[in-house]
Amino acid sequence: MGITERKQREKQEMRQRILNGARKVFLQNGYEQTSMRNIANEISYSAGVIYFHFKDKGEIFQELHKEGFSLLLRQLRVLDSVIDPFERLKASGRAFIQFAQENKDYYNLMFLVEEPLKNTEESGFQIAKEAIKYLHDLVLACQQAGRFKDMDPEYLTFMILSATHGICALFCKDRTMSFEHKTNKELMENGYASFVTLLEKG
Amino acid sequence: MGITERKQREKQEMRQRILNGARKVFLQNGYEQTSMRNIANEISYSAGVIYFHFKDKGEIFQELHKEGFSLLLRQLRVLDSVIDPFERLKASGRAFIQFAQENKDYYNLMFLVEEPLKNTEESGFQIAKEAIKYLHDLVLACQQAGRFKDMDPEYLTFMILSATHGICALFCKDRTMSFEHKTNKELMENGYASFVTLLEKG
DNA sequence: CAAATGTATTGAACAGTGTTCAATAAAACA
DNA sequence: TGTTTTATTGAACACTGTTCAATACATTTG
Repeated sequence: MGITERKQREKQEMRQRILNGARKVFLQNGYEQTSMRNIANEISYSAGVIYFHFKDKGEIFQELHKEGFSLLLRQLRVLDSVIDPFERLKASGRAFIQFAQENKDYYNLMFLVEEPLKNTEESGFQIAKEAIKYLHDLVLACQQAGRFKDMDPEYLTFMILSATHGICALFCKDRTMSFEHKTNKELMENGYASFVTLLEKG
Repeated sequence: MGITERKQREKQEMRQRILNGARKVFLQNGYEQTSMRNIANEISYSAGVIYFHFKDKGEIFQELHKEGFSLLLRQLRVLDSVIDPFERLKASGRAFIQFAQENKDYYNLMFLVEEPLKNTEESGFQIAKEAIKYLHDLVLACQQAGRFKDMDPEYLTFMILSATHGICALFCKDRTMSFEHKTNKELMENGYASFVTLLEKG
């Protein structure tokens, strides 16, 4: 039965086509400003057809959300070659910030968009947990190497994520203009360096 | 000429009435989900009249944005009685986080809503700078007391804000569920405590 | 081949959004 | 009184996410 197989493939291709259109429009205009009609227009289909392939706008969100985390993880895994866990931790933060700078819209989607983010066992939520686990393992490795003694690894992980995320969040929501005479790049990189200075004393 | 005076007062009252309605609906449904018709309905007026008293939805946003910072600053100034600058700095962070917990919607408005935030000399943007200055002065006082030697105060200020904001941002956008078996309150307070541990070594 | 079935796509419709504006009501001034 | 300002309305416009009857197409069946 090669036909139903091809049918399935074609359906998958259509899903991908919609997703490609959605990604493109979304990377141009931001998630909130992207309408179903924009997406449909981008791929020269009617808006209605999207609802044959996706439940709603939320499902497209979930898919792109997952993509973003997949991209981030890929970027982080490059650092697996760095052997020393603390060096890898510090580099991960820098890579994280760089990711936010270069993929502002993905970052918004992943961490800053208002959306239920249905925790449906699987779904994009799972890959987010994977990214957290990456950081958590790194923290544990640092502790095994003698760093961060007497600190709870869970809260430490959350704190490191928060500090790094905070830098990116202020940037992504344009709340950095209170710090004048400094470019965003300077602010983010030196701000993070400042955090690293503290980490090194821990 | 008492009439034009009264007229002005009445106009101001109407502005306030709209703002009150906007605040109420917004605190219930969140900023994005609040429509001009919702606001108008709340105060039993037609939607059109809002545009006689405000330029657009953005101006209402600005006004509530300003309110939020005013509320935050009032809460921070309670800590002026704490003499030791480092103790005050630590307490400020706790107060900041508490503010986010108790005023999630204001917090979203102030730091997480997508909105141009026109930097029009005056406007709510000015009071945001005031809040940053509060933190910056605190950092400088800590340095004069011998803390954070050889660290750039600008970047340090930005970093401390980022770390604290990061905690609140993850909470306000419901991105804390990757850390299971911990309540939001636990996570935020112990996460911050973890940051303070680092600060104490700086 | 033709008819019937199932699948994919359309375009109109619905209720909602922010915003504008002619008409109108109300108040202040002459 | 009539005239001019000021405040308010409600309809309209172009948009939004979403649903759904109608339709075109592809495949299977008679």
